[in-house]
Amino acid sequence: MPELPEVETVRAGLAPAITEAIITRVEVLDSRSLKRHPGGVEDFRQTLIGSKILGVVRRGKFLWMPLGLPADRAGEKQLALVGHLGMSGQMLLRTPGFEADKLTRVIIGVKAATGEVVEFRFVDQRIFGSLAIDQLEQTADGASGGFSAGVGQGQWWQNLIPSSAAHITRDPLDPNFDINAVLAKFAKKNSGIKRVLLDQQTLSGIGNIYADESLWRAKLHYDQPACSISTPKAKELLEHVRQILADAVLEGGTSFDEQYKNVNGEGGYFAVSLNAYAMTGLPCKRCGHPIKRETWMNRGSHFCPNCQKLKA
DNA sequence: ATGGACACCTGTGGGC
DNA sequence: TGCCCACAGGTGTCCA
Repeated sequence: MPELPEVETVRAGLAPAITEAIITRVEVLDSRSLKRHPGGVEDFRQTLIGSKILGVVRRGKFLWMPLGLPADRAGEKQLALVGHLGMSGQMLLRTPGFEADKLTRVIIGVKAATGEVVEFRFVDQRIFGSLAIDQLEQTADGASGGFSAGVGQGQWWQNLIPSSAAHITRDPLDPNFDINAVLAKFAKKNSGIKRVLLDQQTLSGIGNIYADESLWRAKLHYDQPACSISTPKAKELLEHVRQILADAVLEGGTSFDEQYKNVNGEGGYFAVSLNAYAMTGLPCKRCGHPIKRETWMNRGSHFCPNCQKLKA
């Protein structure tokens, strides 16, 4: 489900509530949600209990929380709790005793800096998402690990990234995003532009919704080879990408159903702004031609066959 | 390098 | 009512 705007909405909801909170309780209801944690359930619990959450950082669709281990376990380990929402993950913040959320897989109880007790609930229908504890390492470029809304400046974890997310490149909302590096990658790729936009090692944060929306705005066909797009046109596409992601963040992301929720269990409002995704058969808002859906890479691609033509 | 298939999963909605 | 199929905001891996 979630792409950058949805994950950022979750990050922005978590950060003020649980930064500096101490983990007091960990309940793993379905160990499949820990499949990316190599140490198993007990190791996961023991590492977290007593640790402090130092911040909430995001790069692309990955979220992580650097951990301050209790004094008796503080060694050379620099660890973070890493979360990915997959297709259907949610991170909810509930007061203890709040009614059970269906499909809850992991509950982490924390005591906030204010003394308030909060339950972090990881809910995930399809279990493509995960929680894991991972080692932090230096970023490839030595700059910040990801986006944390300015929090974490000067902290030991600022320029670190979890090993499991180190292959993810910076996203268009990252202050250190390097547009020229992305344009250079486009120029070397013969693959269709949508495939390239979805490749988290070229630029990160884009998924099926925002890829279709960006291509609609730029009037590009999803299969147009990336290297065949002129640099000015590619720049224009990336500006649309950045704008759409930023606008969607302001709307709290895109919700169609029960799959995407913010930390309070509420949906986002960007769905009303969609022009291509989920618009199959409806008239294109530019030219009136019906939006088409084609099966592509085991998923759907939505586009206007009239204003997004494949060019030779 | 590149494109395709598929695996990981559950739930919902449409057609019959 | 049930059954079967298509479909869903992601990622990773294996194979031609």
